[in-house]
Amino acid sequence: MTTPQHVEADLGWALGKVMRAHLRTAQEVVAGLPGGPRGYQVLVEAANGGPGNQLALAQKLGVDRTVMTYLLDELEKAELVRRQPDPADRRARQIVITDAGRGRLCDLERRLRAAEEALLSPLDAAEQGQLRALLAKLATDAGPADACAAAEQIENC
Amino acid sequence: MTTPQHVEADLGWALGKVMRAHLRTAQEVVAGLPGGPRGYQVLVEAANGGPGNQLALAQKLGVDRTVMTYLLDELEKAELVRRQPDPADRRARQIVITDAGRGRLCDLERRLRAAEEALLSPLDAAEQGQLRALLAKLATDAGPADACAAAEQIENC
DNA sequence: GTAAGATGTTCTGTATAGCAGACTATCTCA
DNA sequence: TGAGATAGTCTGCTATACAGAACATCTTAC
Repeated sequence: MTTPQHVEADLGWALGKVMRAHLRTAQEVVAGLPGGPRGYQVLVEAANGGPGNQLALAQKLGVDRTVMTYLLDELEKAELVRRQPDPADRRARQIVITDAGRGRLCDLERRLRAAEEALLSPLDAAEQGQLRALLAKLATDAGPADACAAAEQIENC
Repeated sequence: MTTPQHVEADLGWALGKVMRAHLRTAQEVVAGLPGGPRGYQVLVEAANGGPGNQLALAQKLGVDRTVMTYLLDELEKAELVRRQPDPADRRARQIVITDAGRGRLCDLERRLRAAEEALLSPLDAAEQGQLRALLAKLATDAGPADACAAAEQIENC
């Protein structure tokens, strides 16, 4: 069955393109923020209590734990977050947002929301909501399910 | 308006996580293919005539033109595609898929489809279709619209 | 209480990927 | 014919991720 699929129908291609567009947008919006878009996500997490320690935070955000170290170094140097010793586990550091960080985050959230709206403008309001909901559902539910097992038992052409 | 947004509601976060999951899956599925998932996309494009030359191909796939050079080097060495001089413009090369490339592509398409289905399994069939359609629409329509202009005229908190 | 192993964080070095810029060949237009 | 633009390639730099070691601390078994 030679189905001449166009790349436009490829999930990986669409995902990649949307991702790149969003990343570019986000980078411009949060320009100047240490760590760029990922620094922003750290702020979001810190503002909500987030996962207790750096490792959990790194895993949640999909960055290496060694990267989280200097990412937090920069954010701390900019006085947007503080590393606080966890009283229950002196190995761990709690990441708490500072007042300055909270103010910065509030501003960035607005700008980002506006920029995202423009980015999603090819879709109408209902579709935008759908897309956000579907991605959120997929992102939260998608455990480490190995989607490859399924591909293993496909015989060759 | 301090809206304590969870990162779960962040489009960038969801997009990144889904993207990473898909990328990991795709990398395993196309393991051994020169260029990985991007080599796959080159094959898809080559199989459909695609954009005439390397530069257009690179732009469509979101890779740098210098990267496309060695990406094609590898694919050509594996005899999956051929660089053909464009008779109309001797600077340009047309990328054509070989029979081996077509066979490989057919196999990979099947595996990838199965793996993607598993990846999207948190969504029901209708939702999967929606997501694919929305992403495709966004990816094809989203021109170089600068979504940042919108964010510029937001006053601070 | 102590020893052994696990865990959180940081540091170091290495491999890789991307990008900017130069360069050649060719095309286009005046 | 000449000037500038474009396609492809090559070179070198920088950023980034990742593996592994090191150190402090926790947890569990004895």
